[in-house]
Amino acid sequence: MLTVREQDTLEFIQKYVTEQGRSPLLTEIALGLGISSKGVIHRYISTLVEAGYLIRHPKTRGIELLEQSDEGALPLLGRIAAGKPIEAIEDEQQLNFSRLLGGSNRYVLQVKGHSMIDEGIRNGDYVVIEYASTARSNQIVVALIDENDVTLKRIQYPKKDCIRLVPANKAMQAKEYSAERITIQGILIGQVRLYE
Amino acid sequence: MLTVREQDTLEFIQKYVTEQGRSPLLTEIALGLGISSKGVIHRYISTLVEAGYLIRHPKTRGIELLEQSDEGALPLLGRIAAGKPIEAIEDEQQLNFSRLLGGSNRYVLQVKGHSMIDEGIRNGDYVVIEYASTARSNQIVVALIDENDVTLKRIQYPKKDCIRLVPANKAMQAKEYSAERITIQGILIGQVRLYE
DNA sequence: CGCAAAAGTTCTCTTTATGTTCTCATTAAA
DNA sequence: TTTAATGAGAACATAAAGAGAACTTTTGCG
Repeated sequence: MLTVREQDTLEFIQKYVTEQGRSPLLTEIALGLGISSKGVIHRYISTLVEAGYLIRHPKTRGIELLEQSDEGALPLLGRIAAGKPIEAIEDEQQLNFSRLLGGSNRYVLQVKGHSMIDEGIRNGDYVVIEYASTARSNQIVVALIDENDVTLKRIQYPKKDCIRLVPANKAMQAKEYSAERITIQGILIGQVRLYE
Repeated sequence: MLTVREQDTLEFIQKYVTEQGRSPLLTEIALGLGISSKGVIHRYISTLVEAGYLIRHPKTRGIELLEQSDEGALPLLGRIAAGKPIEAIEDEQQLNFSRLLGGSNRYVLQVKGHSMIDEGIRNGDYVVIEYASTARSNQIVVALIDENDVTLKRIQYPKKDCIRLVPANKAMQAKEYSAERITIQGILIGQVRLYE
């Protein structure tokens, strides 16, 4: 539990960092709080470090804030359905799409064509793929056929050593391949469409 | 973590490069920062190289600026189509969905129901909405009907003082309203689906 | 090519600013 | 009275900033 002045110190640092883009000097904090001694500020900061709010590097302006600002998050206001008022979501959630979709083992492809139309994946949409070499049945995968063609399809295993790739378009047919002809290159994690 | 003068140095280089199209001499940087010693600048640059902001080539004007890695960005590897190899995209782009979709005047709704199914917006999808009170014809909007019901529909203006709201579901009918019954609450900016 | 000027690199030295560690004083509350 | 919170300030250690000399590498030119 922080004392009043410790909280003041923390708040001053947070404000300073967001406004200035770097951490304050001890004397700047002291000035901001109306204190004349930087030794006092040093004591408060030591407490804040122990309490896990800060990390201190042995340098000038070496204070590091330990809270992850949720950059790029959007409020999730509720659910919308045809003909009904927006159904508010209890405690207003924040959604951060970079955090939901990102990851070092993921990449993006842009979809061309309409083979996944019944899955709600349209021409021009972006799909987020995670590198993987195996997939469970009914997952949507990036599949390499005969080391040659690449396609985005739903995968199924109808029988041993057989892989069925199912397009999500009623106008197209599912095809079956012997397992060795197919290499899975990734699994569909998400889909994003930009309007306008 | 950079010191004040290291940051000054980096900013000077960035500005110089964008304005002049080539990197500055050490003495030019020194002059720009009001320093008389190029050795000092060399020391700052060495720090910036170690910190990953620059690369230095052993040449005159041999400073190269590095793009700062975009937290949450994903590489856009190419386009994928049924039955064709992945079509690589020229200079590997980075997509940052938070940046593309985010904004202080935006919020997220989760879609319930199937009224936008033909638009590729499915039950459970998230839609990103930007606050707006007017919309152009054929944009998809969040519309408040009679100060009561809220819905996500494509908007059209078939004649004066008349608004038509078109669901993207063949099983549903478009409806027309007198303009004063409809309040636009936002415009569809993007749509996101998470798999699994 | 070969040379000289210009530019980059590597040092050491100095000064000042900043952070760290103390002790001591004051106040309010238990 | 004892304790915790707060603050002042001295003394010292270290980081940051800068000057400038000496040296090596690039660069441009005849």
